[in-house]
Amino acid sequence: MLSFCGQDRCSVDANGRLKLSPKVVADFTGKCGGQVVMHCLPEGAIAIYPEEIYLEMRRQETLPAAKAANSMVFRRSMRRFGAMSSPESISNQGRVTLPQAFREYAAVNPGSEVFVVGVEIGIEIWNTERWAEEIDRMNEHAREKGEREMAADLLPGDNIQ
Amino acid sequence: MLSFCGQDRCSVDANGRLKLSPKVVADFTGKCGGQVVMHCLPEGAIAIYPEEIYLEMRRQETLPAAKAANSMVFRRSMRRFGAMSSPESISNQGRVTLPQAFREYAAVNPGSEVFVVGVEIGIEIWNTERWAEEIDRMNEHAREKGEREMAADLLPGDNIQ
DNA sequence: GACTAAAATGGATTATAATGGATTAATATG
DNA sequence: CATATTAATCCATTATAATCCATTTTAGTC
Repeated sequence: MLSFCGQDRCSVDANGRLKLSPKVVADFTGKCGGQVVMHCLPEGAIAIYPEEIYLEMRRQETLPAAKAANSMVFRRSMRRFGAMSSPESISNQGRVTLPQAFREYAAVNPGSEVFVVGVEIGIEIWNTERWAEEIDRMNEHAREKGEREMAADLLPGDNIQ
Repeated sequence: MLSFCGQDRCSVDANGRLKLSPKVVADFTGKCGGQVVMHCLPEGAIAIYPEEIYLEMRRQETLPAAKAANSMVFRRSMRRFGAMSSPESISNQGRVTLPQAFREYAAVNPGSEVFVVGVEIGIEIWNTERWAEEIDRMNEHAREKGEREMAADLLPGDNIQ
């Protein structure tokens, strides 16, 4: 069964909460019992991952205290992940509260329409305009990459087909 | 599960005290029973760590007396950590008093709004403007890094995906 | 060493925001 | 077209943060 796929358009309520579709809620409850981690991405969207997925992302850090004492780069990395992540849970009505600082960061205002996008390991919440731009960016990149691949295929050498 | 995450905006009272959110208080009481160490960072913010985390940061310094006798660099390091750190405790209403010298250093004035930021091993108290700048700095770095990664992905060679 | 003033501490109150449930509206399905 | 399902709104309740006030402690002065 495919998890965390597709796109939903839905609205953020007056209190900054989002009602997730039954499909998405089922994906989360199946994976982590509704315990999720919200995380602000540099792309300008809010990712929501099952807790175990997020822990896997952060498992690498050993002896964090000793490193933090001596390295500003390391402190900044801890600060980014700490400040930009927050554990949340999905309510029994399928709602999640988006922390205010995250909403501002992602331009997701109470009362506005957003896109809920599946990313296979979780979902992302996008401001509508930003999502349209992101689609363009993804497509432009894929097209450019394809063009280059075609050009390279014209050159002599060991070809794939 | 996840400790010391997210961002809170809150205000410093007339006496230079800060009320921490119940979540943060729970993180501290779980780790160290409310015994914390405040520490001024070169970044211009006040860090608050559980006592054991701070001890872990400083445990690496072996034979300090012998080193201090011969090294100005070492004396200065000891002096910095000594002068810029102070043990405090969280009251049963979840309040902490910020030492006056630390408040001045971090531009955290009585009556002002600050950001309480989770950094995974503890929290940091930021002056509002400085925090906005720090976010910009972190994002600018992440964005630049992402751009370079995207550019590299266009080049021929063994790609990740 | 005692008294006074200032500051710091702890607790209680009030105002604001967040939460959960229920109702209504909209959409999709048969 | 009727029904079922889902989304959105509204409202009551709870929880939280900020302010205020009383008490205690500390420092300074006589």
